[in-house]
Amino acid sequence: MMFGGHLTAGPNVPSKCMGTMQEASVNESSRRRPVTIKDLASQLGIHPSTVSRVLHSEAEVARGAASAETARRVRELARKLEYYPHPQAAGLRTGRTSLLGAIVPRLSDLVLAMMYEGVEEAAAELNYSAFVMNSRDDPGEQRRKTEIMLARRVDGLIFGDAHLDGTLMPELDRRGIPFVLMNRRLDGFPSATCDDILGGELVADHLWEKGHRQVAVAAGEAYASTGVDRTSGFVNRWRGLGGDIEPGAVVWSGFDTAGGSQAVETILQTARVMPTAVFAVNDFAAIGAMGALRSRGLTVGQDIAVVGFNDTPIAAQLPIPLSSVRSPMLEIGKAAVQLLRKVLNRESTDSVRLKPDLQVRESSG
Amino acid sequence: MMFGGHLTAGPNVPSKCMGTMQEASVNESSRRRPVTIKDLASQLGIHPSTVSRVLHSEAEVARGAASAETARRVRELARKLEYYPHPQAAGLRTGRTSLLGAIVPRLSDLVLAMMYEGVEEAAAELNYSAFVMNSRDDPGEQRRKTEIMLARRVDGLIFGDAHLDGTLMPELDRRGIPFVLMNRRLDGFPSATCDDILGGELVADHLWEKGHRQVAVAAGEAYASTGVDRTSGFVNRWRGLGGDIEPGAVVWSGFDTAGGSQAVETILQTARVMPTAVFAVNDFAAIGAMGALRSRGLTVGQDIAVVGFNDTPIAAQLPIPLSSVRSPMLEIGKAAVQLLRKVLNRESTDSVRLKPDLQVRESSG
DNA sequence: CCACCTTACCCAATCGATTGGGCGGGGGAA
DNA sequence: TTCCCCCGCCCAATCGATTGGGTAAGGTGG
Repeated sequence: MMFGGHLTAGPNVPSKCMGTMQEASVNESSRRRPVTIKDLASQLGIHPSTVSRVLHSEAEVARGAASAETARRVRELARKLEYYPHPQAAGLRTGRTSLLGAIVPRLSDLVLAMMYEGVEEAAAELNYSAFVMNSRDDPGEQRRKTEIMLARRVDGLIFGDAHLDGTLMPELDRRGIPFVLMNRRLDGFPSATCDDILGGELVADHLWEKGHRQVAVAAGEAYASTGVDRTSGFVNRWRGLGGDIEPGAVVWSGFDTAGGSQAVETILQTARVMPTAVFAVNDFAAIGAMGALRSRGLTVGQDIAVVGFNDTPIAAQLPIPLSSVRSPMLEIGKAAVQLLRKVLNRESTDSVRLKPDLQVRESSG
Repeated sequence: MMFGGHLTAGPNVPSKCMGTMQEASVNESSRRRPVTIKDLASQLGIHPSTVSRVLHSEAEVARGAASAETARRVRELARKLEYYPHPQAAGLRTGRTSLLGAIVPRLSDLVLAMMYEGVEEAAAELNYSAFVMNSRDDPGEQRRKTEIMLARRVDGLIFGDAHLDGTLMPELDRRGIPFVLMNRRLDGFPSATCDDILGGELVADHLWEKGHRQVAVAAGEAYASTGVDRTSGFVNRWRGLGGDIEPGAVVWSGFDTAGGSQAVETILQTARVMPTAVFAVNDFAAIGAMGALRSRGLTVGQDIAVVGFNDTPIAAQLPIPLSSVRSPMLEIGKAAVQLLRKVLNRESTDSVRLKPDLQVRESSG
């Protein structure tokens, strides 16, 4: 139901502008009340319901609703007058808003921003509009933003900020609210994520192969499945290869640069043996880690290897290009929407895990 | 009109985790139709219009609409039943949606993402909801997204992707659509921006003072006022100080890392005299520039100085910390909303230019 | 005692689109 | 010829909230 309307706002349409509203500062061509289905109907001399049925039946000729000829005339006039359906009016009647809500920790996190771009794109293809709000990974904000979105009557929700120990998701499920998870998974709920365990394994393989035997992990937040899975994938594979991981070599921390540098500080202070490689579960944490290592006088890529995760565009452009696990962020966003569509259609849904691959660069070369 | 609804969701079902997908999905407590104003009215034995008036008159006692006692009872029940107004129903009647639309080049640009966080925050304070879409700086997309938002009946628009040579803004103005600009300005339209000219001047002062005499600029896209103003601020001040800028030392390019490295390549190839300092009008371009310089064997901060713009969080954390002009991104977003509010209220509006300051770091120290 | 005003409500139309139920007329089948 | 069905369309209720216009009851002033 898209009407290609280029809006050449020309002088056409006699559209006797109603006398009252004229004065308002803006000039004549504006303030023009949007075209309604009733306008179309009266100009065509038919009933609004017929117009609705025609426009609603997309390609087919609205069997039983109107003749092919009438349908053609309706569609033609709709295009000519630049008719756009009024979503809230339709929504009021149908109970659906064609709105999807997304909640992410923060849009200024490039990873989530890119996923949201995918969400927006995929939503648009399905004639949905998407909405996004930031929760700062704070449970209170999460709840508050969720309620705002529900008050807006979104048809479904996409959460990019699921906490492994959170109580919100089970609660929403109990309330029968359609939602899916994105980026982070949570057992029992459909999610679109990167195969984070595989990602961690790739890093383990790579570093092992490069001859490293002492490694450390900046593991991210313990409440996020991303950090947990990437870390466990790494650790388990490492052990499978015969490697050893010191206690204290895995440090939980923020996903941002500050978190990364703090994690490295901690590792350097507490490690019994100096690691020769650091795996940060996020590029920004990796950048922070590189900064901290450098200020300790270590040259990354030479004295010590660093590997990040997500392969954000800067990774390759850093002064010392950063090895990173490439995750399909845009696709994860799109997959989340597809998943949500299934949930809304009450189809069966299996979580989606998209495959990452490793980009080796100077920081671990 | 915010009702604090805490949703303690009753008996705390121990979340019978679904084996596969438990298609039944929703249980009795859900599927519960949201509370309407009519529900409240009938439970209180009064008319819906009275309820509406009470809830609508916020703090006052709705003079003439209801007694203080009735008002109290209404509000109490509303809170108890977790009544939330139905925005599209209200919007249908009032013609306002309490929706703001924002259009940005891309949310994965940290600068815009942060500004949008400001937009969202400020909008929420005014009981508006904000919407965002990406235009990729493509005029066609810009138009398309604008129409989608208008079809959604947003009350006003915020553009973060204004082109100096664009035709969309004048057209929207002619159509009487309320909008403001953010980040980039455009003569004749209200905008909330950083004082980019001042920003450029700060950089010129700094580099001049550090003794540099040969400089180059990675100037960003020529259609964006940000790049243009930062560059002209820099160039004019530089000349005012007695400096000289070679033709070919100012290179227009993308705002991203790729753009920055390309700009540097161009500069190095065409410059008559090697610059000792590079001003990139964007941190990401600066990072790209640093990468390109490094691969030419130059050590940033030693052989050559680099200064960026926006002071994004990574700037300080880079292996070679980047000097950058700090611009108040969050505040710009908030200011844009305030400005739009004025436009919507038909108050007079002056563009807002927020002051930046320079953060000097190793890359130019 | 009456006119008048205020208080505290109720009534009903309205916004734009959707949708179940009709209904007349024409054509095919029996 | 008669009955029935289907085509093509109309009617009217409906979604939830808002709002201009009442209207009774009670109080006040003259």
